Formats: sequence, structure tokens, C-alpha cells
Amino acid sequence: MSLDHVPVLHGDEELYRRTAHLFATASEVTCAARDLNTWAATRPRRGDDRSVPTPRLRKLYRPEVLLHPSMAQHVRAASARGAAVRITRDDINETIIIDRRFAILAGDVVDGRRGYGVVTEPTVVQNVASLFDAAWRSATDLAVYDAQHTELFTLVPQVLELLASGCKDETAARALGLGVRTYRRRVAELMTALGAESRFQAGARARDLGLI
Amino acid sequence: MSLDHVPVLHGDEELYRRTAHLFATASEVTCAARDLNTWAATRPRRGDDRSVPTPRLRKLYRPEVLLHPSMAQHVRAASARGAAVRITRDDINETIIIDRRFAILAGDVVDGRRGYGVVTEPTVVQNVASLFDAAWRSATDLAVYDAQHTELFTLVPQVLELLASGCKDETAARALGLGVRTYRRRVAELMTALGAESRFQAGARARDLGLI
DNA sequence: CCGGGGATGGCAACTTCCTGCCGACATCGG
DNA sequence: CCGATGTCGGCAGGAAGTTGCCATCCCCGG
Repeated sequence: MSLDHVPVLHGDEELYRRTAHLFATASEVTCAARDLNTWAATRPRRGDDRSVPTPRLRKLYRPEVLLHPSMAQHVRAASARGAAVRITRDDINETIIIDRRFAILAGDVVDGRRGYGVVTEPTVVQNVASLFDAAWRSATDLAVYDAQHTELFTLVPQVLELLASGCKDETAARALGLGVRTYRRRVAELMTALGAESRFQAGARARDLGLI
Repeated sequence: MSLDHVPVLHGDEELYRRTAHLFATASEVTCAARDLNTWAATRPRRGDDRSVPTPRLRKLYRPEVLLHPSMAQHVRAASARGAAVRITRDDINETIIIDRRFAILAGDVVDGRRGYGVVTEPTVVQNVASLFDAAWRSATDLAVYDAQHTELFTLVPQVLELLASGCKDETAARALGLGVRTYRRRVAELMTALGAESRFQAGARARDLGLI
């Protein structure tokens, strides 16, 4: 695969500076993200620049963002502003696609700055866009996902607390006034949301996301 | 309990600046720590100031410092320089006691700076010192602890990797060319070292310590 | 060469978790 | 009031993890 002519920007600051003009005139912005440390582009626009119509926004996230209070709030706010938000369990990469003409792909962090590849080659962009579309189609709408997990979200902090405190399911369930079966259901949902296959992994990820 | 007249220093920088003179003339420095983010005092002395004899050093750590490569190296280096190092499973607080006359007690982190209470009141210092002594007596000498965990330390990175990857004990054991029984022994030792009662907790702590 | 100490790994008895199944109960639209 | 739908939680069977026990093997000092 040829990576020629793909300029790489280093760090968020440079990204914003160099790509602001793309967002300014965009009519469709599509993004996938596993956290909200990136993509300031997803912020509401400063000022009331009515010269350009609000672009159509599609945002694809992994479930764990909804476990993080502030991230969840951010996502819901975007949704309330009219962005289409979906949740996927796929292991997505951080990506922005603008008008199906530009793709910004997040890479690794070097020297504390994340690298961003800016792809303009039409064929590649189309390809990326179609991959995104596939993930988008198999993803769940935020409203639906929410409806299926109301109980979980309210209990997440307490469940995590109890898990982190090292107590047994039996004890934890009692502490929450739940049946063991239900408690385990919540834990299972939590693990799914975290994409964890074992409790060890869940603990690590939860800590990683700052949920504990 | 009266906390009058206990000056609190904020941040390491201030701590070093304000307490350097205590260390300079100390003949016995005793410290307890759960990590090495603090206590620059435990660094080898810069320069070769022979005007003061090297103080007697007693250092008490929790087992997890030995799981962290760079921390472990630091601790072993101190030990090699003649400091008495012991490992305890007690939930110790960060403390420095100098000549049984001053105690520096680490507190919470506020605004990114950790607070340090400098206690000079003889009664209190004696009390702290005797508490430390009790913990010290029940602790294990580094050499002994090491001898009992040689296998563990060499396997820690791989075991953590496997646990974090979410695979079952069966698979992980095979990957390491170990019997399941032995693999589980290592995991159990690891959990003990981390002070974790459940794998979830172990995952969280491991991530916390940057071991993953 | 022998005996002691330690690591190993199979076995087995538990404990803890994981989940499908199902009856009980609440909620809601008709 | 009724049926549809959804959550709850007990139960049961199975998977995964925890530990004591012990035969085996390796290394070492005598």
C-alpha cells in the first residue's frame, strides 16, 4: 500500500490549524472515535457563523464513552444538537471523513503528540468512507442503545466501585439491594460495554478510562 | 486531635527546598512509600559531600514497587548502596522520619501538588516512629522477598500481558509453556503483590501502576 | 552418590462466575 | 381489563478460577 503524499500532522494544535478550513465549508462530517481526547471538530461551533449551513454530522462511538460521565454528556449534547450518533462494538479507529473527499486518520502518539494522516486521494477516501459506512450500518442508534441500558448507566459508578473494592458478587449485589442474578447482568453489560472478555481486562480498561 | 502548628508544604519542589537542611544533617532517615513519585530524598546524594556521614537508611515499600521495572531498579539500587529495604503488605502511608525528630507525612494531592505535613512535635513524631517500627518489624527483608519470588518477577510482564489480553488461564499457561497450576500460582502471587482480592481489582491496579 | 530444598504440574475439592430458562411482577397501549 | 413487553431474581448446570496435596524432577552442598 502506497502511503506517498499523505501529509502527517503532529498534535491536536496543528491538526486544528491546518484543517480548520475543511470543516468550515463542510456539508457532511463523519467521524469515528473511541474517546473524546481528539476531534475538537466535534465541538459546537464558536460564534454564530450562519454563512455556511450546519453540516450533516454522523458520529460513531464505542460503548465505553457512554460510561464516562463527561464523555457521555458531550455525546448526548451532540446528539441533541442534531448529530446522528451511533454506538458500535467494532474496534474502530479514530477517523474523520469530510464530504467523502478528505479523510483524517489518527495514528500513534509520538512525543506526546498524536499523528494525523490527512488523506485526499479520492480512491483511498472512498474506500475509507465505505468501510465507515459498513461499520455505521451495523451500529446501534444512540437512542436505541440508551433505551436498552438505562439501568446500567445509573448503576455503573456503584458497580465499578464495588468491583474495584474487591468484594464478591454476593456482597456487592446485597449492597445495591439487587439479586445476584441482576448484579451479574449489570457486570456482564458493563464488560460488554468495555469490550472486556475477562474481569481483569475490565478492571484495566475501567482504570484506563478513568472510571475508577 | 490537634493539628495546630503543622506546616504543610505543597508540591515536591517546595518539599525539597524547605527540608533539604534536615536531610543534609540526618544520621537516620526512615521512609515508607507506596510508589516512587515522591521522596526525592531517597535519591543518592549529589556530589560527594563527605562532611556528613552517610545516614542509616531504612526503606519500607509495598510489594508492587518491585513489579514496576524502573521502580524495582531504583529500590534495588538503594539496597545495593546499603539502605535497609523491607517489603510489607500493610497499607502504609507515605512517611519520612528523620532521626526520630521530624516526620514528614504525605497527604492528598491538591491542584496537582501533593501536600506534605512536617511534624516536629516530639510526642507525635515518637508515635509515628513507633508505628513505623511495628510495620518494619512485620515486614520482609528485600533479599528474602526476592528469593521467594524470582520466578514471578521474570514472568510478570508476560503474565500481565496475557491477563490483559483477556485470555483464559488454560490458554495463557500454554502460551508460556507452563502448567495451568503453575500459571495460576504466578497469578495468585501477582495478585498478592498488587494487594488485589479479585482479578478486576488486579487489573485496575496494574493499569494504575502503569504495568500494562 | 545421597539427602534436602525448591519449583513444577497433575489431581481434586471448592468457590466464584457466567448464563439460559422461567415464573413473577410492573408498565403501557388498546 | 387484557395482552405485549420488559425487568427482576431464583435456580440449575457448566465454565473459570482458587488452593491444598503430593509425586516428580532439578540443583546443590555435603
